[in-house]
Amino acid sequence: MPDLEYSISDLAQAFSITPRTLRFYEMKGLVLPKRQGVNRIYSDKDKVRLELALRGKRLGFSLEEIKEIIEMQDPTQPDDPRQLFFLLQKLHTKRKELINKFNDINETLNAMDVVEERALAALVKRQPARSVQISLDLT
Amino acid sequence: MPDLEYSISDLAQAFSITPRTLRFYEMKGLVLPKRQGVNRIYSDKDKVRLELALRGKRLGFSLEEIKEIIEMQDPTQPDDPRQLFFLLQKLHTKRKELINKFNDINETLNAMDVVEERALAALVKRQPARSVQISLDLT
DNA sequence: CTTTAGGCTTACGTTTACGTTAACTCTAGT
DNA sequence: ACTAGAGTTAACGTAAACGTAAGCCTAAAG
Repeated sequence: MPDLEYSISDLAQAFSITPRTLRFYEMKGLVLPKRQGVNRIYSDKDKVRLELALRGKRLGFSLEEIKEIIEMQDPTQPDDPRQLFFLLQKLHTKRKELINKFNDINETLNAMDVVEERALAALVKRQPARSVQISLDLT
Repeated sequence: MPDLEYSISDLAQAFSITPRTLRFYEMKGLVLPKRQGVNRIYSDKDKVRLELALRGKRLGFSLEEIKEIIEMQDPTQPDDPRQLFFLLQKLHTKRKELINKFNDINETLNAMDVVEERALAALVKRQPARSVQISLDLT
């Protein structure tokens, strides 16, 4: 599957973002396309980095934090023990951040369950239970 | 536990934010303190709304999205079936968003596991295994 | 051969989420 | 009477993450 190359608008369309965003992410070092003359050529590696970036965005990380996360994944890990220790430390702190977010999600979901139950109960008091079941669009 | 009241700096200190942030959140309708003369008085209800807001922030929601989430939790739910259906719909879409974030977290954690294994393997090749165990600060 | 489509750089504009004075007020303490 | 501390409004400033032209280049299509 590797060895594929993409234009800027290829990737933009594929991920529903704008070319401007890709150029901006390049400025920030999140993607590193090569050039064909003046035009940007994106590799599969860039595509992966972009996916990681967008995933990080959905989780509310800043582009700078995202860069850290991406570069951890990057197989350009030197064998220097110092660097490896540093990497392990960063992995650990990021993991904690992610677990915190995970807990936040759980608490929010639980709270929403309570709200939903109350809403359903209030509905059933006014409506025949059958119509409640039917008209909910749970995509 | 209810019936407690707080000054703006009380809450600010308690949650490690600035008074300015609380005033800003009030402008956005995230908290609704009453006034004692000109001074803001925060209730336990405001405190809860603030906790929800900060939780939402950690998950990367915008203040506007956070307001929606907060107002879902707010027990000012009218018994109007129309409103209740609307509430259930919003609960459903928010739940999906949260589950997406959840999946993003899982994928990131899995990827980080792989990175960690590789790093540890690279370390063990250079260092005696014992020192690896000891010097990692896993708080 | 001149449109048109896509890409480029440069640069100013915009939104969100606050930070940072500035200029007052009000109350409690010495 | 004075001052220190906490709070207020109003307003300008700022960092992040892009949006939005403007002006130029170039290859392919009519």
